[in-house]
Amino acid sequence: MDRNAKKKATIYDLSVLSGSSPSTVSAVLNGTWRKRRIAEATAELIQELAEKHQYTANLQARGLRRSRSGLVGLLLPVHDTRYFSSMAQTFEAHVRSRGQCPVVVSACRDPQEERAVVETLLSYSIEALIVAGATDPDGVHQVLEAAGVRHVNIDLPGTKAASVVSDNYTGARLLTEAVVRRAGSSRPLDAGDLHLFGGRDDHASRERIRGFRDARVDLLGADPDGCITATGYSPGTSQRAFEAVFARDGRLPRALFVNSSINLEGLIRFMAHHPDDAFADLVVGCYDYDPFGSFLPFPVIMIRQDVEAMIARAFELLEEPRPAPRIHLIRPDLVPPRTALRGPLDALKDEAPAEPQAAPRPRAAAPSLSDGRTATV
Amino acid sequence: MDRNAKKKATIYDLSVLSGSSPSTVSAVLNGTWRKRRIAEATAELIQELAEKHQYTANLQARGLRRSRSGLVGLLLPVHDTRYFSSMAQTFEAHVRSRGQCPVVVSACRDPQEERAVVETLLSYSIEALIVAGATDPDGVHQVLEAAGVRHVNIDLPGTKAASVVSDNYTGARLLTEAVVRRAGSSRPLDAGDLHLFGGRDDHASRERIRGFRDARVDLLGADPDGCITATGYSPGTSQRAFEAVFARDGRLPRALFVNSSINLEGLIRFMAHHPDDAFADLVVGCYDYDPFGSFLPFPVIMIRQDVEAMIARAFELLEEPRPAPRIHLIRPDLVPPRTALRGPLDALKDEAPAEPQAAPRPRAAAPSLSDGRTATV
DNA sequence: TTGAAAGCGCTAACAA
DNA sequence: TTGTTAGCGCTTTCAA
Repeated sequence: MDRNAKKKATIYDLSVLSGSSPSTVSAVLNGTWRKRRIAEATAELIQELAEKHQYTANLQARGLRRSRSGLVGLLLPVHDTRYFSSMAQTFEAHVRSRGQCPVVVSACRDPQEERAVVETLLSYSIEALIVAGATDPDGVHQVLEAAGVRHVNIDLPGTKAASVVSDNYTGARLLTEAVVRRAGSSRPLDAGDLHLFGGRDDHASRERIRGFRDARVDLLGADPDGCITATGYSPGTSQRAFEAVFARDGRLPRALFVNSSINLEGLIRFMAHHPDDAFADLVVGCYDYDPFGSFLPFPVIMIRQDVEAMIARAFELLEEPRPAPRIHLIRPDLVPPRTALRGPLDALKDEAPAEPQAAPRPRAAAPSLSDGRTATV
Repeated sequence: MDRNAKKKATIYDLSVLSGSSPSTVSAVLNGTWRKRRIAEATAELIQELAEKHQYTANLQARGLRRSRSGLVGLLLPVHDTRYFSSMAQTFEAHVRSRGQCPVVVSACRDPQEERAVVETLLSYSIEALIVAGATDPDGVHQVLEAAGVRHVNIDLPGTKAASVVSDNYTGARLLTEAVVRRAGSSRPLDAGDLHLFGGRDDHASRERIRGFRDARVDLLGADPDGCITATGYSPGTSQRAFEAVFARDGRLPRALFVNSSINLEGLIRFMAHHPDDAFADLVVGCYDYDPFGSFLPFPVIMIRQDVEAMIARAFELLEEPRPAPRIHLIRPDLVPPRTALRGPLDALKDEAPAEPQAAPRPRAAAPSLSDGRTATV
């Protein structure tokens, strides 16, 4: 901690050094000095001094005084999914480009945790919050509203705040149609051959199920019961659901609608315990895109939610003074099997050589591992 | 923002309401009241009032006063990778369990951005920081050291602060051996059949290359030049590297050591443009684990870095008063093809039914989409 | 063009 | 057992 922390320089230090008052220093250092008509020379002097002494403003103090912090938050259900991690990646770029500081936190799909996390963020005077995939968006809304903090829901809508949501119904229809077409191309598909796995009682799942059923009726002429299994968003329960159906029928349904990439993880856990022929003529549709998931050894058709567009729209809504609590649908894309899409990482400049080149032979063994500073666990 | 924000209650409000002084209220509300020997009755009264008026402490003010904030940071290169997103997930759980507030930010592998981000975090008086995969850990160290903030490197080591690093040399040896064994089982493998792709001039890549070479010499008796291609951590450049080799040789090398899951994304981008027979007898080793990557249509052997152990060790080091700037190696695990490992998401309780069950038929179309509150893009 | 002074909400001596 | 007081570092009138 502060064993040897040279205390950070403050405006008072600079005030003494420069011979100006703290308020002048403050103005110079926070950019308001032009409109305060401070002499160019004074400003320059102070800026030099600041540079020299490595001054950086104490943002807590500033936040306290201004009662806003420059922080913009993103509340996620979980980090460890390509869908949500790409959301975090995209979100950060947006916030940075606006000169603010992104804060990403997750709340594990627990309504209580959601509210607690938001309270914490409020205590730090965040200025705006994007609430992604919240289990209880309206509960979260209530505490944000009381604090007067702008916010918008994304992924899962609430009824009290503006929401940006993927067009789950249409996406599910598209996906179902694609799966049916693909699975039916080899051998006619029966309505009972098509199962939906995953999701739970949230808006996205309901809409997807609705799209799934409508498409099934349209294409296969029936909508039998017992072909929809809610598993929640957990790889473990999803796996067990697949195991259960497999145990019952001796095989997996030929055509699968998997509600999210997390549920798709359940399917590969199932795969790990079964020989390849269990997947011989399997066709899978997965709501959510994962680049590696798209290249599994059986056809996986995916729906890519347009995260970039969703985040962009969310920020537009944050601008609006009083956005109506309605749902803004963003059209997702159907992704054929074996498709590698570009993601937010592609926007980053990598310092790798423009043309990949052969690596130079290292002069010797890496020093850091040969000088005895290492230990093993 | 504060269009209708009822200002948050402060200790002064409660002080008036309760008839106690602000300092008493403060003590009661931050838990130090027992040792300040405040009367049970007083405390209860104040707590009731706080509850009633929905008091929550202003953490910026507290942080300013105490010059520490309760914030613990994780600095990532990028979010959008299963490796780093699982790190974020694991990190958050740890910090939460310690009653502090996790803040995850990324800096795009840009040394300047890294320092800038850290400065920002410092301005918010973060109490500790885990610096993951930093391009310039020592630069970051310098600014943290000056501020007296505890920190440890993870994934990529620095020379000035303690570092927790996967045992890349051993991992790479293991991986190379496994790949050679597997690829050689069908048909004898030539040293030139084994290429390494990905990585750049950082500690991890150097160590992995070292392990790769040593293993190759041991097993195949030679270490030819031109079989190592640095591509940086970018799917795009990786893809181009594969294309280049393919164009040159008319095929991919039979055995591939891929330096990270990001580079593996480059391989699947390549796949997308080539027919299956380009991968007919391909064997891939990938340093990094991705659940879906493990189930690609050719054997992918992976190295799973033990993120849980790395994070745990990092927190232990943060506890130590003055940890030596040495490297702590954590042994990674070899993951055979088609393996689905449990991850941090499995630790979460999901509210899904314990036994997956058939979803109830929805009473009607989801209301939120049929009441005209929607729009499409 | 600049400075003095008050205060954001909280904590921590020190008094009482 | 409780209250008084002096800031933490910054912004922002208001006055000069």
